[in-house]
Amino acid sequence: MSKSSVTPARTKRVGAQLTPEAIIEASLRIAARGSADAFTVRRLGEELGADPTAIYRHFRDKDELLLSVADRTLGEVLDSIPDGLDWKDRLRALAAGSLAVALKYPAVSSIMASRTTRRTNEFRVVELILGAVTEAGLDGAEAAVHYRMVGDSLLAHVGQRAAYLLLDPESRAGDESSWNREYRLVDAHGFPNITRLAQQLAEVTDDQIFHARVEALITAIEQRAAAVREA
Amino acid sequence: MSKSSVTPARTKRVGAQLTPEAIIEASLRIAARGSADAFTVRRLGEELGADPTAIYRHFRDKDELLLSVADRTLGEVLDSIPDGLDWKDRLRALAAGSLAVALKYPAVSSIMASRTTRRTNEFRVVELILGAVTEAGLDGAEAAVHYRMVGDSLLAHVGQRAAYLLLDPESRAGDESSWNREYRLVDAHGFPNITRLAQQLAEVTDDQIFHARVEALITAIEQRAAAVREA
DNA sequence: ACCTGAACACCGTTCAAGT
DNA sequence: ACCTGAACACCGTTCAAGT
Repeated sequence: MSKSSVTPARTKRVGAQLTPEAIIEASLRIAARGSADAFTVRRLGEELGADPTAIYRHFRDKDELLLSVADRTLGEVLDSIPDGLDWKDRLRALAAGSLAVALKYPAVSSIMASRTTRRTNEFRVVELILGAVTEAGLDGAEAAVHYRMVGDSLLAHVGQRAAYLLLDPESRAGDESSWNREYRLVDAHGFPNITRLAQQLAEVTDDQIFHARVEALITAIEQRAAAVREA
Repeated sequence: MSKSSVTPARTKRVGAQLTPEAIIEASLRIAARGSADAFTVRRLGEELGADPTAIYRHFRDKDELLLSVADRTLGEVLDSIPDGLDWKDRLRALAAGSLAVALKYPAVSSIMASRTTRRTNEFRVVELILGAVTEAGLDGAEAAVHYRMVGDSLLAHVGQRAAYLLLDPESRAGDESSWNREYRLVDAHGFPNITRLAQQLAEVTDDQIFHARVEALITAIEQRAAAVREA
């Protein structure tokens, strides 16, 4: 089947060797296709026009490749953050950028929700958040804890959104419609709050939730800084 | 090999039929073994003393089984919440219980971070959170959005912790030691905040982060309720 | 020095055959 | 009516063989 073409030239790459860079870029292309195209080693080989196992000559395993790919996506997040913002708007821009990139590369983001890349762009993100909480007025252990609160919360949130995007259509349809199905049918006596708020629950948007979650983080930092200032 | 015993009796279950209940309980036993034992259909068959594919006579697929299992773990969370608490302590108890149960059944919790069970115990959790935000002074769309903020945040947080627990030891070791390795080696000039706070970053505990994240949610509700009261 | 491809040890799920 | 077991279409990864 691989020789069905009239030309004797192989469809595989001619001459050019595989590089870590090329593998990372092929990974990003696959990840950007979202749920339409699973991010597997075999798919990656296809995208590169090489044998699937060729990547093992450049990365120890798929996990190490993923960390490199993830760090590249963090670069995209950083590039999206304008200069000259105060600490609150810097965190807001980081949150918005993180979400946008996570939804662009859901296969990467969903796995990275509880990981750390330990690579340069992650250092830059950490530095950015630490700078923000420092500017807000926190230092020492307080700054460290609040950095982790922000970093972990953002990772968890965008990973959650990304994982949802990757769900098979059937599961997603079931989850999506629950506010207009199962939750409409609960016993009014046993579940008065659900019954009363059924309509509003169905109407909540992802944007509203995202906004509430990000502002909660900012408010928490602000309050803690104010408490520290008084003491 | 299956007939190596002297007794002719089969080691498989004698007479007793499989039930959804028995399958759910076997699933919980496997999930409780954490990273030591992957939650797979084949492992489930082994645990039940039946053919792995027998479960398809009682659940449409693994996903439907998982939703049922997850709803059972929500029951455990609810049972851990004492009566008579005010709204803040009720949310704190829900958060603590959710984390405890998530760490007990990490394979379930890590998958459920972006899912909804659409089953009775989830209704009870939703009712509980809605009751809390209502008691705090929110209603209508405000109550609905803040419920989603709390519910999604808790799910994301405990799912994140659970996924970390399931990481293969090698990956976890790498992530775990990063604060004392990669982050200690960054360029002091380019990363002044990381350099200054390296020690404190390494010392942050999961408990501190959890506390900060939960209190941030409570503070956000409190502030919003105060703002609504004024208007 | 790098790539290939067969092979291994896994997955979830289907379906014809058994009882 | 339910269970079994072979089979299918997948995974990530290893390793001997090629160039």
